[in-house]
Amino acid sequence: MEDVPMRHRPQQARSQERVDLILDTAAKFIAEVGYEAVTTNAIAERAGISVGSLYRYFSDKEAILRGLTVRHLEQVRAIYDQVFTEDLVYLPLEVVIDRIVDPFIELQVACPEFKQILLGSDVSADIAAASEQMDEEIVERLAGFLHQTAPNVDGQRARLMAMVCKAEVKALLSLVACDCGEDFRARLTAEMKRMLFNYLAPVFSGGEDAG
Amino acid sequence: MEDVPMRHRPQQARSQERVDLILDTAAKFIAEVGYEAVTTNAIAERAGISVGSLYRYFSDKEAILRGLTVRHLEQVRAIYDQVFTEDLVYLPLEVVIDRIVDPFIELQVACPEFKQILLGSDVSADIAAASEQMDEEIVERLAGFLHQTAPNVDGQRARLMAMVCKAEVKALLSLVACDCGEDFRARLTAEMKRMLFNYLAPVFSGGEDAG
DNA sequence: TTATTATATGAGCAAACGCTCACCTTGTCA
DNA sequence: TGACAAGGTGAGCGTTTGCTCATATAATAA
Repeated sequence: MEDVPMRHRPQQARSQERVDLILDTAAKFIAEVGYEAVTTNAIAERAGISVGSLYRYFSDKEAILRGLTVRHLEQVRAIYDQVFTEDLVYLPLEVVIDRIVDPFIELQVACPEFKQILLGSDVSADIAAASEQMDEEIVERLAGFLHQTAPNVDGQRARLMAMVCKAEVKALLSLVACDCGEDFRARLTAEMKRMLFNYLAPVFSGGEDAG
Repeated sequence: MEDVPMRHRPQQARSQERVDLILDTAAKFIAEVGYEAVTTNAIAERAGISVGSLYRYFSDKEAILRGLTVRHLEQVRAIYDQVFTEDLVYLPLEVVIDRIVDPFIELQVACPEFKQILLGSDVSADIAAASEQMDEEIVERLAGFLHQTAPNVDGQRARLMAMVCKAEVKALLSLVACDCGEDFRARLTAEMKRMLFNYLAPVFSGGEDAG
């Protein structure tokens, strides 16, 4: 996946504002009707600019999707770095689950459009690859954590368990980001965490009896 | 959702074959490149027929997608009816999980294209509604089962738990249907079932100590 | 101010796509 | 065998969409 989705690096102050305006407008629009159904003319109109202006910063329609994906993956990576710290292995399982799950729920609630953008619509190969690599990364980190805190679990099974946990959280994030109310979200989150806890607790030996 | 996606009811024997041929071709094609990227001309060409012939049986492009959805939802409903029988509450939890999960895995492995078709691409309102209604139905049935076998769980929490289980299985089905090998699929399935079991066991009172 | 570069505009082009329709072939039945 | 209906064909129409480019305006520097 390319790091530079723009064709012209903005050189004046208001240019970056335009880029952000285009991305924000496109994000909301795509979330409403889907990527394919959105036309570049419509994005420009809704953003209050001209198509020509849009194409100054984005080489083609897909570049907008790439820009959105880059922005989102940066947010996800920030969560990874914030969450997977060295002290994680010394914490009780409940706390570990909270630490990992909560930021992702926050992000999903703040940016519900990405559920539709990344999952829905037929996305080009390199965007899908970047997203999958991100998934692979969290599986690696989770598996490493599990292997450390559950010595009886070999590397292969740790990876398997990490994949299952990742899939579970990802699936529940979609539900949580739904139109549902605040308290429903809380209850759903609690159930999701209980499921994770009951799954991991039998093999978990970290927490209070360590460090 | 309409029950009759066809414009001309086939009146000769080979007509139904054509309808099936179109649907099969479209299913594979859509699974490869996505709904929007597939053109009706391309479907016809790949099926070895003419566009005109395609439009004899399908009023428009979306009617093909509707036809595919109807076919798939029929298969899913058949699983519901086969799985949710009255004796379910007398079986041990492990057996219940096997009985419910296995047929869905079989279906997903047999028809991996539906992962892409129903989840991917921007689908029209009534198709999405039909699919959601199917989901709602399994949540209802699961919640009913839980309320019966776990008397301490009130209706509201039973629904919540059903939603969580449904989401978990659905997420894992995508993984299971992947390009992965046979033994990997088996291990992944085992982990998924363990997760379900550990989640449900604490509230489950059915099985060997009943009926 | 003037010269130069960066940015903005939107009418309209080329290509693609969904779909039709006039014509042709095959099947059915008396 | 003839007459009618069912089924099949594909060139091409009407529309839409992604995108360009000639032109105009705003910022910058001398």
